[in-house]
Amino acid sequence: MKTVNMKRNHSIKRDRILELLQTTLEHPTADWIYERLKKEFPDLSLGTVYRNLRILLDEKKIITIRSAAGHDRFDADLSSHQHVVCEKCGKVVDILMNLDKSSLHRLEEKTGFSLASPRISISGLCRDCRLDKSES
Amino acid sequence: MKTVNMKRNHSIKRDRILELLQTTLEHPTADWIYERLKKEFPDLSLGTVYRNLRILLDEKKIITIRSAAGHDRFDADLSSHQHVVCEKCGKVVDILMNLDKSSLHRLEEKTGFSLASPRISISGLCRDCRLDKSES
DNA sequence: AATAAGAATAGTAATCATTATTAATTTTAT
DNA sequence: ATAAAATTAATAATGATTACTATTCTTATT
Ligand SMILES: [Mn+2]
Ligand SMILES: [Mn+2]
Ligand SMILES: [Zn+2]
Ligand SMILES: [Zn+2]
Repeated sequence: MKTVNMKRNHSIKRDRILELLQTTLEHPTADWIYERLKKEFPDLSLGTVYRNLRILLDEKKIITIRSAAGHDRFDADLSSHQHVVCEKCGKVVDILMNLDKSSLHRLEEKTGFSLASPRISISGLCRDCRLDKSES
Repeated sequence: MKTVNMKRNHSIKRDRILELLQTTLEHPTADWIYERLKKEFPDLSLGTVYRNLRILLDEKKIITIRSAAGHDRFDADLSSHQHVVCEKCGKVVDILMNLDKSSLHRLEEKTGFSLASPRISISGLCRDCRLDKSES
């Protein structure tokens, strides 16, 4: 059968990182992944998580979402969708906006940017952070 | 006349940083501002630029735009508009999308996020970076 | 103008997320 | 079995940003 899917990747840790990203809605940080997989691989190092995330990025198997709140977040869902990002805590939630194809194309012409697979993120404030009056 | 506009801020450097941001379409980085104002204030230090940018942010006189490419960028245009951001070099260009008010509200209800003054950025690839084959 | 109190600064050190290095280990190919 | 290639843990380095501090500049008060 499909040998392409049979391709054996000799890095079981990389496999698990990708798998973890594919089976969560969390849009995790590198630390989250590290803490999670340390139970599975007690000798895991944070550098390995970062290095493999970078490899997966280069292979275009995942994407990054930057937030005003420190840590980068990662997503293995490559389907066309957008993100709401909390500018205080960095939490990311998937959303779906129907993007007008033609107006996107107009944007490309106007700006000179290629928006082939545009990453759109809307930053706001999540409920937790809104209610958190610890420091407004 | 309007005394509110007469309020004298005793930090001439802070004033110039804000002024610079208000009179450029560049969405500059801290470094850009530093290099620019060093001609005017030869003793300027980069720390002062960062500190004043943070103060202006706290005062909500400017906003930050994060990019995949290292440096943060700043914008003193607080009118409702959006940004296209190059994921390679970080260049930022203003755009205007007419956001459906009601669908934004629906997003708020669905996600629990408050999107009162949402910052929307679309990441793509600018023309320069697209043509730059130095390292694809 | 002299003086004191507060604000801002330059210069420098510290922080923190991420990336690079390296020597050792593991996997694959021969 | 052996050699080449890939991966790793541990650690050091990087780079953007922030914090600290002693000094200088502003403003208010005499
Ligand atoms: Mn997602
Ligand atoms: Mn703008
Ligand atoms: Zn939040
Ligand atoms: Zn670019």
